[in-house]
Amino acid sequence: MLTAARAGATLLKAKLFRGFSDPSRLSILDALRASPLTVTEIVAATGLSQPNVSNHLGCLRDCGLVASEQRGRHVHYRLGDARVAAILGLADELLADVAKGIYECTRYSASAEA
Amino acid sequence: MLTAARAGATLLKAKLFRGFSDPSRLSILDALRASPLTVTEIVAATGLSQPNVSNHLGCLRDCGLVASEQRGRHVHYRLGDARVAAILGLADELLADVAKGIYECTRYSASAEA
DNA sequence: TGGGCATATCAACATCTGGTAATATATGTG
DNA sequence: CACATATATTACCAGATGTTGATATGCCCA
Repeated sequence: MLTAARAGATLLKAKLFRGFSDPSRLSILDALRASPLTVTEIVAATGLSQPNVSNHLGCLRDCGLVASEQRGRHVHYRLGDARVAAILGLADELLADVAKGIYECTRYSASAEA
Repeated sequence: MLTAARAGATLLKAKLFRGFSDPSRLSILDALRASPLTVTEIVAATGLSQPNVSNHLGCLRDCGLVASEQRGRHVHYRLGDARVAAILGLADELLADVAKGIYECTRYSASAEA
């Protein structure tokens, strides 16, 4: 059955997961798992460019996945919800078992280095 | 810090989440949450085309997110790991709180219908 | 063994997404 | 008030992704 409500929920969920499905955003989220960081610190931790980080942070903030707090001229970012960390943790666990399969899954390659 | 190992793990995790980040795959996974289904049943449940479903199933199977079992000329699919369902459940919960933000997040639009 | 359905595969196309670069804004500081 | 630093924004480009359609393979039933 494919009700309109269900379809909408599915689209939203897909959109939510897309927040996690990019290496850059995932790096940011993983960095924030340890402790809140400023943008500059995130840039240093991830090696991404500053505009790139800012762009992704904006997206993550709009989606409620991270929260920001301006302190002086720095902006501190932290995970916006405990369940974000929980999902990341579950993914780590799951990955421990299915990593090999995913690694070898080249059907839709994901810029996986060799 | 961006060690090679960490980078690899991040890539893998991104790849894992990408498995969930597509409405078609998510529809399939959600359909399988209720009970195992054959390809034909999945096609009927999701409204997707058969080749499309088959393609995504192949990807999901390779990644270990679903498991398949051939029974006669039908192939029965089911979720490959309890944590897959757990992640989907957590996402539902999280979505209940941040849905509005995600819905309005058009920064990287995600074919979200109005 | 032949017919028919269930499933998988392949190639091509339209679309979207993420990165970079240049630039703008704002907040303290001297 | 001018300057330097921190963060955000915009536009554009390259690459990857998902869908479609036609087609191939394989398993059951008569």
